[in-house]
Amino acid sequence: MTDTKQRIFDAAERLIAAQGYSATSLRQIIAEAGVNLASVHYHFGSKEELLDELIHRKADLVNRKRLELLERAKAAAGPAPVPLVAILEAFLLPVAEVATADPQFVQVMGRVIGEGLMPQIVGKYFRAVGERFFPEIRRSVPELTDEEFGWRRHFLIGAMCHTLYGHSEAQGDFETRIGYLIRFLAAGFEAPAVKPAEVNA
Amino acid sequence: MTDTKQRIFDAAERLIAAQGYSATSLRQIIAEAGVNLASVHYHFGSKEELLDELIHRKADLVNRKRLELLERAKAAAGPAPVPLVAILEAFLLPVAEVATADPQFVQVMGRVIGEGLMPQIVGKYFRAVGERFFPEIRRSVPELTDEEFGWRRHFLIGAMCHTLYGHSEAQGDFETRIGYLIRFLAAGFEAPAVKPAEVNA
DNA sequence: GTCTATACTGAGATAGAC
DNA sequence: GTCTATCTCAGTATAGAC
Repeated sequence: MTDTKQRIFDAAERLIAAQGYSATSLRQIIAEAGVNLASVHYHFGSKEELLDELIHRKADLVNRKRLELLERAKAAAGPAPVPLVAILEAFLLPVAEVATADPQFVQVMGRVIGEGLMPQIVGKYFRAVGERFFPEIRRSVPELTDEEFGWRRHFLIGAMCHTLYGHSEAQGDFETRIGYLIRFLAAGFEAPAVKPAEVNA
Repeated sequence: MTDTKQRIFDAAERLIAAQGYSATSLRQIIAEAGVNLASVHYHFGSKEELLDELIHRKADLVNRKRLELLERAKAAAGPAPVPLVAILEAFLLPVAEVATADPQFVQVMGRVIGEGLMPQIVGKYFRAVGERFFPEIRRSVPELTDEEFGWRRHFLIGAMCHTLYGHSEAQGDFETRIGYLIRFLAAGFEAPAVKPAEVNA
């Protein structure tokens, strides 16, 4: 990657993490990076594609770790359903790990999710991983209807985003926070169904 | 309220509900309302203050109902702690009620929360109600440390926002959805503490 | 291939005439 | 109260230097 592109990248990450995406103008970014305005469009095409690349790298890092942990948990479980807590750990611990190593990651993600720029970007970079994880969770709560399971999945995503990516005041240790979250979510998923699924004959 | 102001108000609500706040320009709003650009600034001061007024009314409606239900639940409980489910119902059912009667409410709120415009607005219109509710919830889970309780509160808010206000595809009946959410949250709050609080002598 | 200079359109905001 | 005209700054596009 050329020096100019890298400097745009770094400046954009720093500024978006600190101020948010909409609040950060390309002119701010190029001032901080010490490059020309048009070079952003030369290297990235548009402001949105710059953001896309930013998310892309971060997301890939987390997603690889997630799938790795999931495979390990599946191997350990054998034919039995993977324990719910193990699935949740595989999904959430990688986020804590990356967040601890690179705090800007959480901030950028938080900004972008928060600003509602995600319908497409989330789809592009996170849907595939979700489709690997949720069927596993589904196996461990077979007594739920599909409808109720779908909503519990929403609750998980909501709690996770708000907690990890939320522009929260108190930060604290990510590992601890994730530990609390996993306990909370596991209990929520294992709660008796409001409308239990019909048991098949 | 003057006719012009009301028309701006209505057009803004419709457009923001449908497209989001950032994606809706004042010029779109005035075109739909059939008024002059400067009249927006005359009546509201700025685009952001227009949004603020929009949220203000919606929020007040929900918050009044919330506090009413909470008082009723407290009266029914007497000196005993209010049952957790009753507190959650008092907090969440009013949202479903308003959402059913006026679907644009949920959409506008969803947009605004999603777009991260809320640090101030949430504080202005929702913090006070939160400070009435969370001490009640706290009483029903005394075995948690303050730290862990604080995070569970975050999980609740995250799940709620993502579920109610989330730009979700599947909508479905709000009452049902809230029922699922309450079950999930109650179980999460009542899960054993990761780090139990020291028991006082 | 890479970067600079500059121009274009549309955003929110504002001053002042009426 | 309302409207016109105008300001600043945003993202974007492109012509042309190197």
